[in-house]
Amino acid sequence: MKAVLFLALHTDEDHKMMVKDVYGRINVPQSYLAKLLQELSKHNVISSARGPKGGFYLSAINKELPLIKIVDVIDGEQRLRSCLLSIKECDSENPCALHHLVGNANSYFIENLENTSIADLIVDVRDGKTVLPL
Amino acid sequence: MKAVLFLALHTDEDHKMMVKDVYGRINVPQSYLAKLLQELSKHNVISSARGPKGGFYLSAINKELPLIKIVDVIDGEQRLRSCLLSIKECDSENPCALHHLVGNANSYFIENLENTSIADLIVDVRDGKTVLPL
DNA sequence: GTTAGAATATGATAAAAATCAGATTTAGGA
DNA sequence: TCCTAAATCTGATTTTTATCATATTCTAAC
Ligand code: FES
Ligand code: FES
Repeated sequence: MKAVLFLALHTDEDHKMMVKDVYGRINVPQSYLAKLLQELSKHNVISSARGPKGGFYLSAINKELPLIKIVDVIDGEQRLRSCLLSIKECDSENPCALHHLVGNANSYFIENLENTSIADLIVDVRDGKTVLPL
Repeated sequence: MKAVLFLALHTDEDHKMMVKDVYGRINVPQSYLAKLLQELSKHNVISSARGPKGGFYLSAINKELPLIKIVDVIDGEQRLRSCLLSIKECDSENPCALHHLVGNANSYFIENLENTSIADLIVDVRDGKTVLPL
């Protein structure tokens, strides 16, 4: 998340960044970040270019992607959507004992991840409404 | 959580259960469950008695404890309360870029954990309003 | 074309979390 | 009193996740 937001803020088709210019800014080891970015790139969540003048960047299309893509690629689609008590399906029809604790909080969060694009967040950061501690 | 709820449902001062009678029901390895229960017992979230006729159980007092105790003991107090982007303090004064995504969802969840007792959940299970898949 | 700079791929290592194993303490009952 | 059944304690092992290291492929520029 940090890396993608950082890239969203500082890169585009004409301004790429290498992992070695990013990892220090977000306090993540270089190799680990490389693997994460490669994974995101492979799934077309972010873009990359090899060779000199290459690097990672977010295309205009990338920036319009919903945030949920990032967590789905990195953590898997089940990470946020599974029942707290491991019931097969989490729905309000047959709620587990903990279901109401979360209430619509979790689905609210997921829906926000689905409906908010990377670009949306960057707008707020640029407007100073939110802060990116990088 | 599963184990505590299971114990809440099936034990009291006069009806204790041993880990070997619990672990199979909640699909958790015996030794791991033992360690978790011991930790909870050490912090007085659940009760235990050694020797023959002993076992783990939830006293009336235990059952009135808020659920947050369980997660604080097992996962640490920071697990649910830290900023998604690792800002020192997560508050709406200086929100990070992801803060509004969670909105009040997270605090809603935490407050529920703080205001709901183990006993409260058991009531719903007994009433058939929720299900404990055990 | 050749070179050098970048991501990519692959496997190894380290750290953290989960799991296992066994010795130790406590307590009930014969 | 002594035996046995349970939790407790301690440390080791396994599994997962994070991190490292290195070889490979692509590509822009000369
Ligand atoms: S059914 Fe368990 S969290 Fe929804
Ligand atoms: S400030 Fe980051 S989640 Fe609240």
